[in-house]
Amino acid sequence: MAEGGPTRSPKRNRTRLAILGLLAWKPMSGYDIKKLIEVGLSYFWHESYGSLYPTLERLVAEGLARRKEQRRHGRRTRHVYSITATGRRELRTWLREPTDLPRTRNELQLKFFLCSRQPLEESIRLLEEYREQQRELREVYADSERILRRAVRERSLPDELEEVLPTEEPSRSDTERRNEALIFLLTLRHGVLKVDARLAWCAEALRALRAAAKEKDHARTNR
Amino acid sequence: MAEGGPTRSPKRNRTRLAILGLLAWKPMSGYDIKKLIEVGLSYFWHESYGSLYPTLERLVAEGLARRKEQRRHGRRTRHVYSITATGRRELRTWLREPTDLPRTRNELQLKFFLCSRQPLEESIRLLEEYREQQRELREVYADSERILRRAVRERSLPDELEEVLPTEEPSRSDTERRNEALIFLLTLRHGVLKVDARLAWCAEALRALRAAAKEKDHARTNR
DNA sequence: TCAGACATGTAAGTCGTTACATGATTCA
DNA sequence: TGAATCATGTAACGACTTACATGTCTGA
Repeated sequence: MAEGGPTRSPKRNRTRLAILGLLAWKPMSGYDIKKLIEVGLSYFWHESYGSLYPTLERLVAEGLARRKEQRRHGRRTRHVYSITATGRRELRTWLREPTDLPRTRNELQLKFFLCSRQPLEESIRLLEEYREQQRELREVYADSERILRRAVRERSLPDELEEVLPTEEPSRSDTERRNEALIFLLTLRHGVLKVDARLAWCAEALRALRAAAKEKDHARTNR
Repeated sequence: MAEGGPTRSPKRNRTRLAILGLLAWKPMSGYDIKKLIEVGLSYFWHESYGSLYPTLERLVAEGLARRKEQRRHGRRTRHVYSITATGRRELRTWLREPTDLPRTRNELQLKFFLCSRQPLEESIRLLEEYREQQRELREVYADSERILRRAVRERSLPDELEEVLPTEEPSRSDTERRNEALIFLLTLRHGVLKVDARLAWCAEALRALRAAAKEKDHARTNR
């Protein structure tokens, strides 16, 4: 009846906050952000250009970011975005809000559950596929971990990260660089521990299913 | 130019396959499906009515499921859906297709990463919040695990599950019931191991951050 | 009598992906 | 010369959530 103003949607746009947060790290273009996420944050985050660019524009429209054109001789113009004071306030608010548990949907777990009334071999095949996938991932992570541990020791950042982090403050101290590397290492470690947990689960599940199969056989021969 | 037929979208509708798979377990109404997921599969799956009911209709339209009205004296009519032969074929195909890695977005990890240029206390607060959340979850899982382990030993299903699984085949054998309970237990175990991994990570990260803080203090006093 | 479970649905809107579109520069 | 990288964007569509709408039955 009465116009109660635009019904504010309670939906949180995670892309929006993620980008805002990265801009607080340092001013970047859409392209930079994409690269940074791919190289450094892929263990727990991803973005597509399709949401990246419109969201950057939206941040500007909301007054949370500012856009600067960076023209370079003979190169395509870069649009570099930086966070505003309002943006920082918004970000700080979000960081302090309680984070609700992510409601995951694990397709492989679903398949595993649904296989329970198919022949046992199907479940085992599925587990082996999962294990293989996770083992490969584990190896990739192991490489990154080695590199990052060295970086922490040497108070530097690995080249791959230095490249996507052309920071504007050249005077970072040793401690600062060490802490940056440490943060990257710790976020990676979260991924490593997760993958390890999945591998442990595969082993456990295979053991249990094989035991169940044996018992079934046993029951049949004793019939 | 030429009408190339409807451009088939390569997008996979996970709700669709999930529901189809559950109908292969046994015929159910939308309400039943919701309950089953909440009670038994919440560790890795969720659905909302908003997608559940339309998707059921869609499955019927596609010939993958069939709908039967179940009128009961003085009670609201239930719409019970069952899978068709075509549906089973479609399901089997999907089960055998390779499953691609889920691209997760972990909001808490993101916040943790973004905090790295805030005061250290902020990161520690975040970690403690995460740990608390996961500890609570861990306790809930521990309860379920106790119940399910007993069920496996006793070749039965816990009441909560028996209730949402009013199976139409009353003649399940001991082994079958045992295996059902085992599957529920194993899917839960995946959740348990995941939570444990997160808790281990929290401990590791807290240790590392505190050590870094101490070192920083040290550097300052020696300046 | 009143809360909570049973039971089914729709409307509106947001989120996010994919595919498309474009074009310069660099380096092998 | 041609592939890869740099660089920015849009259009269309599908998936999913939230809030709304409705009504009965059961048991404390």
